[in-house]
Amino acid sequence: PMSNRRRHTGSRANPDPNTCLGVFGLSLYTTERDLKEVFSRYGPLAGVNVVYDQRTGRSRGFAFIYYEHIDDAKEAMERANGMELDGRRIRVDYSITKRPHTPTPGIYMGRPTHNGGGSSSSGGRRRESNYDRGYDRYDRYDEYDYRYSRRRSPSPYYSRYRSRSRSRSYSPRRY
DNA sequence: GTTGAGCGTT
Repeated sequence: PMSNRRRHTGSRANPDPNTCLGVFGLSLYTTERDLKEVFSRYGPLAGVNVVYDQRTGRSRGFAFIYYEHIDDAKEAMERANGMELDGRRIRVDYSITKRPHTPTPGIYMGRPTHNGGGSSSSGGRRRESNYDRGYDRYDRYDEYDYRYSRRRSPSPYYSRYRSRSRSRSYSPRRY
């Protein structure tokens, strides 16, 4: 029947309209404050996240903009896409992923059971950040996350394999 | 002020 026919949901190339925008091609020097200034022109923001490299702490050159209203997101996406920011042409699109990660999904969110907190439930205090409202239904782990996170191959090119086969063959070095 | 394809777990 139709019910399990999968609705044509956004692809990577064509994400569905959404209150979260991904901004790519940023200058490394564009800050969240800069983005806030620019993107709040189209409507109230719920948040801005520049993605930083965990090691170097530098921007990875892309960010996510959260709008309160999807209409503002639409407008921002149309008007800000291709605009120049800090000398770089930025690409703005609806985000594929909705949030960095779900903190401990599917675990008990109530009070700690040790200490006789007693009441088993309902006290489950949920986090109330800007990003938490209304995004829970997007919490499925998309395929993308896995694809990008599990790629850890021990780069064959610098292994002893190569150096061995290298050293066995004499080097023709012509001058 | 790295030159830049890309969708995030501070």
